[in-house]
Amino acid sequence: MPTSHPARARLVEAATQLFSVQGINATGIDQVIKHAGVAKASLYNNFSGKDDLVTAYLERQLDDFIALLRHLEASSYGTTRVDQLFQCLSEAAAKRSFQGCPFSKAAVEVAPHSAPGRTIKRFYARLEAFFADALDLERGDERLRQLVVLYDGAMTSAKVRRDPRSVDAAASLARFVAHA
Amino acid sequence: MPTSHPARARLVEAATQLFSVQGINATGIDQVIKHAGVAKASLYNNFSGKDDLVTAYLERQLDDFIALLRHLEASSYGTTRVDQLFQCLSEAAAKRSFQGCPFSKAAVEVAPHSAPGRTIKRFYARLEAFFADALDLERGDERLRQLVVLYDGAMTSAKVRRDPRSVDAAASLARFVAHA
DNA sequence: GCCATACTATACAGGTCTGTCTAGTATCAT
DNA sequence: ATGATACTAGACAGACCTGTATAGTATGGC
Repeated sequence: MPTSHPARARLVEAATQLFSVQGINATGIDQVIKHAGVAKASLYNNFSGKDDLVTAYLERQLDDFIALLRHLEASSYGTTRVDQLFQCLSEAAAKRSFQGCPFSKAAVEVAPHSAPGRTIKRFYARLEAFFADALDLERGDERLRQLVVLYDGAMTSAKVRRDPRSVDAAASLARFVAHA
Repeated sequence: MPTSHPARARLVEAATQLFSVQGINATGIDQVIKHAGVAKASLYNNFSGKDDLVTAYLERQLDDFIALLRHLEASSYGTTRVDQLFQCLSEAAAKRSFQGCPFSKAAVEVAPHSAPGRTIKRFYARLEAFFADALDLERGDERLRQLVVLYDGAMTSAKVRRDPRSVDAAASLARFVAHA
């Protein structure tokens, strides 16, 4: 079953732009289809409903994030790998278009056990696996929790306080945790 | 002008419970007045609209938080003061009723330059002043940014991942930052 | 040529949202 | 007892929401 019709791709693209900037609940279906230049029937032919579109939006964000992690995993090791992730986050936060972490933001708006909620959970599992693999840490290690806290804090602070230096502040602490 | 009519207080109380748990946009006016046991006219006699009620909700959260900070400021100094804040956060996160940071959560749902948005900004200014005063740090010091990142990360992680140990992980890093 | 597929455009149903309005009640100071 | 104040109850307007239904178009395989 082909899932890459132009209409579907345009819908996910429009959803990404609108959900990231305005939030999920504040963005209506009509606005999404208008922005995508697509008929309403095309939305409901490709997705079972808004929740399904939200899930697709988060799945795409997750795919992009996993691609970044894989790239880092292929090109570096140990503490450098962690450094490079925070370096990427810092560059992202410095852009005018930076909108914070799509997953922690979505967690405020969607139910925890919904389909979007499960994608959020997968994101955190993958992030933790990245840190664990880089530093050879066991599951449940406090340093793992610290690195995730630093990720969440960096993204939340950078977005809400509109200050990219929050990410650099987190990065230097991450360096400390990684070297400990 | 008296602002503590029973109806007004009950509305803020109901708004607090519902907004914290369900989110702001997902909670309708009708649900708030029903939960408060109050007529709709009483809402619009006490508040100019939903935004005004949201602001009152955040203002109350801010008042409570400032009261906590003042209590800590009166009873401890230096690094101990920072420790005690994270100790309080840890206890809050351990409760079943923990709902994360009302301010960073609200930031996802309200416009940055709205009245609620300004209350969020005041919260962060007060939090940063607490850290600056405790450790005698200048404004713009990276350690200040690190402590705020640790606060944000602790609350976001504890809430989204449903793990209070995130706060303790942040606390031990905060101890490191405070002693540096 | 034929027909399935994917699309567009638009009207509509049924619900929910915020906010206004009317009408009536209870309390309390003067 | 009168009148101001704060409240209750509920109908209503108008906008917006998600989702469905109807009707027509364009394309490409066979």
